[in-house]
Amino acid sequence: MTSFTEENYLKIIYKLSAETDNEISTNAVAELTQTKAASVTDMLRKLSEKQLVSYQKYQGVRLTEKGEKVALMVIRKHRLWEVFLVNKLGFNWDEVHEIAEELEHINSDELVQRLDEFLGFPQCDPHGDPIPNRHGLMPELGYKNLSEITVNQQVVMMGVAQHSTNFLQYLAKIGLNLGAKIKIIEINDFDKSLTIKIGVKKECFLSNEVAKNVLVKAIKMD
Amino acid sequence: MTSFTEENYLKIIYKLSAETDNEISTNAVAELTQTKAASVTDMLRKLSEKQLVSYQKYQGVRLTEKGEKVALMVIRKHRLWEVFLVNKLGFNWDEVHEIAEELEHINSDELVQRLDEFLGFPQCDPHGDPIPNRHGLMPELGYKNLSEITVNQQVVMMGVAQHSTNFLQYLAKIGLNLGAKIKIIEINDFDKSLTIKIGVKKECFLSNEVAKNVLVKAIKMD
DNA sequence: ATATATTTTTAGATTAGTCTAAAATTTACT
DNA sequence: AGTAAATTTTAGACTAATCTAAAAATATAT
Repeated sequence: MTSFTEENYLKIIYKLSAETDNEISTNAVAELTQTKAASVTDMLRKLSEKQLVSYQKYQGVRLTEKGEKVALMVIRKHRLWEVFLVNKLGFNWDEVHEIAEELEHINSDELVQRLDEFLGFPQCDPHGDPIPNRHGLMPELGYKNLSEITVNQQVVMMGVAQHSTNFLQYLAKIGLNLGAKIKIIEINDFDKSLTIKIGVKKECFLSNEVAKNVLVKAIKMD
Repeated sequence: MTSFTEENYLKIIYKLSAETDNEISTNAVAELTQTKAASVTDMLRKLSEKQLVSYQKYQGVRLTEKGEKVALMVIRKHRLWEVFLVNKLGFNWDEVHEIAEELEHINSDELVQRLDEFLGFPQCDPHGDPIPNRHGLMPELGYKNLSEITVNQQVVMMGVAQHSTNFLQYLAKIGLNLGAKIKIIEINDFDKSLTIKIGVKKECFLSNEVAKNVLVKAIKMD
């Protein structure tokens, strides 16, 4: 059995691992868990004894297959609950993260399966993040960052790569909502900032920083 | 803020208080929390410092108004989640208690309100227990024990006063389901056991012990 | 009413998760 | 390669919740 706290460490190590092939540093984990490096060291030793991570002092940490499975199940629960909160209870997508952080630790395979079914087996959560299936398989959605799209291409907004309330509210303010049709009007060579058209109405300016965090899907031209 | 553990103690003290006007004993609490009396003593001192209970050593414990409010909110959440699990996810009523024990500690007033609304503001949970409203008011449903009903009266099964899986499965086996129409055919003077008719089909025999734990509502004769 | 039994509390220890401060190790820079 | 800087680990302590064993208080019974 894994505790609430252990699950949080595993989830965070998983997320850090997605960005690199190297071992994850103690400090990186400490930053995301909001604890001190000393506490992380203790926990890594414990997770290592439980075979959930492979860890050698001073050399960083990596999830074992077993640890990755646990992390994926926590992420699965988190994202399914987010879908529930938004689609069924009518929460806004920038309000659900905290609550899902609690719900993700509820222990019942049966519950997760039935919830998944109740929600219609969604492929992604309200932020566009893919939801691992019951076997821990993460669906490949093939979304791109808006910053990778070329001029004149038409795309649909599918999600975000950053979940801060700040960022989500900024998107809401400029009218960049999930499902919005976006056309790239111009790319500024100097700073890679964009002028885009949202739907039929607005033209609007986006920094590259923002564009990198917007996930889009190309519209099939037929 | 109250911890998971504190909330469980408050809930249990609340339940014990429903059966008596006297102070609740340390041992009674220990039995239901599945801990030792020594642990209960420690916790009671702590809850007392937080003004959630009034407690004097050797004299038992009682909830304060503040403590009762917390207990009622936990019970509210527990019962709402049970309704969700049964009505929305299709769980059987004897499968939901354990899961609701976890869900009841999720902290978000907004979540509870929206869940309540999503479920259509139910008055009672799948076992017929009343659900406190957002102000902590427990609706008076006026259900009676089947053991209090007189011969020839018609009643409808509304819930149970005992939640053990054993008991619930026994009811299922004899066909005594929520909403079943019951008519008392005969009451045995000696041991207060009953012969009843369930719906149109079955006649069946019930011990007084079982009858005391079946909640019913009289059918209005018009 | 006094001894006995029961209940409750205290004292001291344990576990999980955290902390600070100091020591050890690794990395980075001339 | 040698030293300074940064990172990581160790050592020792704290809190919440629990335990066991012993002491204290209350209840019971002749």
